[in-house]
Amino acid sequence: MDGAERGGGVAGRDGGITNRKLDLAARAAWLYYIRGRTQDEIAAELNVSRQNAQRLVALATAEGLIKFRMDYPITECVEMAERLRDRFELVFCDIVPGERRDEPSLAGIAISAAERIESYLSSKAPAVLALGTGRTLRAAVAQVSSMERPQHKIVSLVGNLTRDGRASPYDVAMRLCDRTGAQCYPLPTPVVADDIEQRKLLQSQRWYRTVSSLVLQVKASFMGIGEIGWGSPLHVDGFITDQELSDLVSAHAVGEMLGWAFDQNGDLLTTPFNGRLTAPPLAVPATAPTIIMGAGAAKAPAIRAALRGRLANGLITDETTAARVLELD
Amino acid sequence: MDGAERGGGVAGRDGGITNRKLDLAARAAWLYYIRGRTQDEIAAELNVSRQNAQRLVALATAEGLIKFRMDYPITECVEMAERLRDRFELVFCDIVPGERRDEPSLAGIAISAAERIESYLSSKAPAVLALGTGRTLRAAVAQVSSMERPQHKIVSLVGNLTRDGRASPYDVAMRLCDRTGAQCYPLPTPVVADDIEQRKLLQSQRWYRTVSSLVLQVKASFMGIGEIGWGSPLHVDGFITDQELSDLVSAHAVGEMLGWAFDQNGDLLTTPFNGRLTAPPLAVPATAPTIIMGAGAAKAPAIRAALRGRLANGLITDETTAARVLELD
DNA sequence: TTTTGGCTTGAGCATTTGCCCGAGCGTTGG
DNA sequence: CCAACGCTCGGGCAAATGCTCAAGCCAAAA
Repeated sequence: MDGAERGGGVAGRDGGITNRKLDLAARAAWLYYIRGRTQDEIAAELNVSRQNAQRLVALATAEGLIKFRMDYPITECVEMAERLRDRFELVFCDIVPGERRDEPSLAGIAISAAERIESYLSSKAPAVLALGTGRTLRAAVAQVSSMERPQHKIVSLVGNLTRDGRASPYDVAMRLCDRTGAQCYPLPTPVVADDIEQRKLLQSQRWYRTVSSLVLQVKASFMGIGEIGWGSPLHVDGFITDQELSDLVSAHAVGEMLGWAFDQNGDLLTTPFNGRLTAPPLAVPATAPTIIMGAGAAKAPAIRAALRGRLANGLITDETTAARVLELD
Repeated sequence: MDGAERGGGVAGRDGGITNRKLDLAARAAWLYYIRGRTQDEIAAELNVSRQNAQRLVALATAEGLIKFRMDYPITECVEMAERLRDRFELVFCDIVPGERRDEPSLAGIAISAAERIESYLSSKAPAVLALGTGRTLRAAVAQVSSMERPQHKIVSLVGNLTRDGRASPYDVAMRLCDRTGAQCYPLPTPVVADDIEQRKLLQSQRWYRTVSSLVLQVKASFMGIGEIGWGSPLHVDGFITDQELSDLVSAHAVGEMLGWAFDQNGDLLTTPFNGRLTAPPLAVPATAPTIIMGAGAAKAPAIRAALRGRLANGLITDETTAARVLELD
C-alpha cells in the first residue's frame, strides 16, 4: 500500500496517489506537526481548502511520511524490561506502554522494532539480517525509515508462499529491501512442504544453500511469535490446515516461531509438521541476537516458552503481555 | 530547560516537574500520537481529568518526550539540495521545507541536524565530533535522542564564556554530552580575548593543546553561521562589543563561523578581532565534514560566502534561504 | 456522443482540543 | 496562628479538527 504508487504518476488522471500529492501532504504534515501551524494556516500557505489541508495531514500520517517517536524511558517499562532481561538472560528487551483496554498495540511494538532494525542497518560494515513474517513484523518494517544501504543483506527465514501458491501478503524481507536498498534473499517456497520428500527436494536447490550459508552469518534475526490454537495467526492466514493444527495442539504445542512449533518448555517438537518446514533450522540456543516480538495475552505462554527454551534471546512486547509472562513464571 | 529537572523529585511538594509526571506525560503522548486515542480516552485510561490529559500531552511535546520526524524527500527540497551540492561541491546538504511567512524555522533545521549528529554518534567506533554554539545548534542538540555512547568525544570549538565571564546559555557541547554520555571537551574561555597577549596566554594552557589535538581528529563539525550586522546573533548575545562590530562591518565582514569573520568571498579577515579569538583556527579548505546550519534571509550572503570560501562543505538550511543563496550567486 | 463509475471537492456539522478563569489547597513567611 | 502566595484543578467556552454527504468532474466504456 505504501511505496508502490510513488513511482508512476502518469500524465492526466491518476487513480492512485501522485508524487505531487505526497509532496503536498509532506509539507502539510511538516507545517502541522513540526511548525505547529493550524490547518487553516496550512491551507493558506499551500493554497488549498481547509479540509484539503486536513486531508493532506491525514494522508501524510497514514502513509507514514511523518513519524512519531518516543524518546523517554517510562519507569515501569524499564523496570519490567530489566526483570525480563534478568530472568531469561536476554541480550535485548524493550517494553512499550500498554493499555488495559482491548487488543494490543501493534504500532508501539512496530516502532520499537523498527528502531532496532535501523540501528543494525545504520552500521557501515555489511551486515546480514534475518526476518520472519507476520503482521507485527510487517508493521515494524513499515516504520523503518527509507535509507540507502546497499551493503547489507536481508534474508527471509520463512517461505513467502502460502499453501496454495499465492504470494504471502507479509513478505516483509522484500519490503524492507525496498525501503533500504539492501540485497534481498527471499525463500521462494511454501512455508511447509506437502511431505518430507518435497522438503528434501526443495532443500537441495541452490538457493536453499545460499540462504543457509547466509543464516550462519546473521548479525540479528527478527521474527514474530505465534500462539498455537484456533484463531492463531498461523492458522487464520492459511499457512496450516485444520488437521495440522489439531495435530499440533494434541502434541502440546504452545507456540511457534517461523513455523517451528514448540512446547511449554521451549523444546522444539518432533511432529511431522516441523519435519516438513522448508526453512533452515533454528539455532538452539540462539547465538546471534534473535528478537521475537508480539503482544496479547494469548501470546504470553508462547513467549515464555520461547525464552525458556532459549529459542530467542531478545524480546519486544508491551507492558501487559510482559506482566503476564512474568506472572506465568 | 529540558533534562535538568529529571534527576530530583524530592518527597513532598515539588515546584518542578516530577519524574512521575513525566512518566504520565510520556504515556499520554504515547496514547495520543502513537495509539491515536482521544484525550478523553487517555483521561479514562490514566485516571486523570480530561484537561489534565491535554496538559500531559502538551507537556510531553514541550519537553520533547515525543518527537516528530519526517521521512519523505520533498521533491523541491531535494532538487534545491542537489543544486547547492553541485554548485559548492558540498559533501552534505539538506534543505527543509520553508514558509513564505515571517521568521525561519529553527525546529526543522534542528531536526535535520539532530539526525545527522545521531548518525555520527550511532557508530560503534569512537569518534570525535566538534560543535560550535548558537541558538540553532542548541535547538538541534535538544532534538538528539538520549543514548549511551561513552566512546565518543565532543569538543567545543568555541569558548563558553561571554565577555564578562558569565557562562554562555548556549553551551551545546555540554548538553549533547549530557544526552549521550559522550566525553566533553569544552573550551573554558571567553570567545574573544581582551588582547593578543591574553590569547597567547590562554592558548599556552594545557587544555588548549588537548582541544587542538582533538580538533585534528574530528569526524565532523557542526556549527551555526551568523551574519555580521546590528542585530546579528553574535552581537545581541553580547559576544562582541559595539566597537568590534563596527570595525568588522567596515572591514567588509559579511558573516562569521565560530566567531571567525569573513568577507563575501569567504576569505577570513585579518582584523584584530579575528586575531583575538581563543578558538583553534578553522581548517581552510574544510577537510572533514564541516556542516553549517542556519536560516533566514539575512544569513544568505554569509552562507554563500562561507561555501564559496570552502570554510564549510556541508549545509542545512530551509528552502527560502537556499533559494536566496542560489539567487545571489 | 453518452453513460458510468470512481474519485475529488467543499459545505455543514459533530467531536475534539486548547485555553482562560475562578476555586481549592498546601506552603511559606510574618 | 493567619495571611499571602503560588500552584493545580476542573468547568466552561471558543477554536480547531475530523467526518459525512451531495454535487461535480474526469476518463474509460458503451
